Amino acid sequence: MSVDAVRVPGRRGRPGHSVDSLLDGAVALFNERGYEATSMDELAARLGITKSAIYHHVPSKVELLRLALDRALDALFAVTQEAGASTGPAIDRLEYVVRGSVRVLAAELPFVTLLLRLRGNTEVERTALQRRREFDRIVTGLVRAAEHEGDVRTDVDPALVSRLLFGTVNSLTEWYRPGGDLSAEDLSDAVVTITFSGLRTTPG
Amino acid sequence: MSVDAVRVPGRRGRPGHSVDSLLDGAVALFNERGYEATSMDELAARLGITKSAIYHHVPSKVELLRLALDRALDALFAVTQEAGASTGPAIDRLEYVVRGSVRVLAAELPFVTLLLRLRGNTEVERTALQRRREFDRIVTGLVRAAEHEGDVRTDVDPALVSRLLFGTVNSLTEWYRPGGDLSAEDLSDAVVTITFSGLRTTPG
DNA sequence: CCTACCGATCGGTAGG
DNA sequence: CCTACCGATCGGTAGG
Repeated sequence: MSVDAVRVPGRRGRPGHSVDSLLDGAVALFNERGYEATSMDELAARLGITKSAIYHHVPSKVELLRLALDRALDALFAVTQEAGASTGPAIDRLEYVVRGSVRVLAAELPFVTLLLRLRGNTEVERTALQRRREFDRIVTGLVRAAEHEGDVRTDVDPALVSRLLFGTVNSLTEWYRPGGDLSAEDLSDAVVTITFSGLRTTPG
Repeated sequence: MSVDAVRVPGRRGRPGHSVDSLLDGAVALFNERGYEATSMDELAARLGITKSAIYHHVPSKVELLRLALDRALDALFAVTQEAGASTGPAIDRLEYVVRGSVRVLAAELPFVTLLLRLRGNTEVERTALQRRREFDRIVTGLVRAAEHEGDVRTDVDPALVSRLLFGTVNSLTEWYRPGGDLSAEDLSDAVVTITFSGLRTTPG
């Protein structure tokens, strides 16, 4: 993602940081210490530059937060758009959104992690939370449609099914680390198996 | 829980706050703003007392955190102890732990929420995270036992099943609010149904 | 002398 | 990108 903290031939001045490489460091710190508890001095120390150097690239601390949250949200909405383009059964589109969300979560882990930890203290956070709720509405719509098509159980409310389903997906940020033994593909398979078919063996 | 910010007959001095009522206010603020981002002045303002009055009851900010985390962890470990006393099938003990965890989560929501948002920046947080990992090991052991008894599917690793299961349970803190339309009992039923049997209708 | 605080201020550090 | 700063606020403690 951020391989651009390097010399670009033909450009003047010091190599220095780009907004992207700066964003990677900021998001890592926000996730470690919390957004509000992270100081710009800490971020500067982490990046090996001064606080003022950061303000050369971005106008404020909250703008770093906005850029990070938009990156996660844009990737998640791209998944719902891809799923919406299909005309197949709603249960298949739901599975597509679950697999796509796991893929985005693995590919953009720090950004999705930050998104899921929002408290809504600032205006930027509240705007991001609105977009999250819009994502939830889309998923709930898919669950409801799949229920009407007879592919989802009717003894649990679709909104509740949707919340439990994405509760499971979102909880992956708490422990999943790409590059380990478990690939994002294998993780997707396990998540779909457990959430769609349950952990219990069919009795009998 | 904290009804003791009232006059106790026979005691001298002002009624004032108890450690328990103080803890309720502290945990509410910690969850809103984050532990590190919460100042003792904010807490004092919220409680309608001075900062010095807080230090009359507790020696430090981190002691408030410790008390809150221990309350959540003690309640969760009580559930595993109750489940461990049973000699029935492991799948039944697993269900007991899931239902008990949902009950604790609903009854002690602010305290469990705080526990699940730990970053591990302080020694107190790291100690609490160790106790959480011990809880996870107990649950994984139950899943493994239930698998050996033929009641849990064998195509997903027990540690992964355990993580997905408690990912679902823990995600309840993100949206569940007691006192609404959904009782903790109904929520338990839905969680057990979805996690044990899946959201999909059995094909055919 | 007790419990339950208050008004003021300490040495350091925050975001900008 | 740096040095040199600002208004304010941090967790914690003094005497009464």
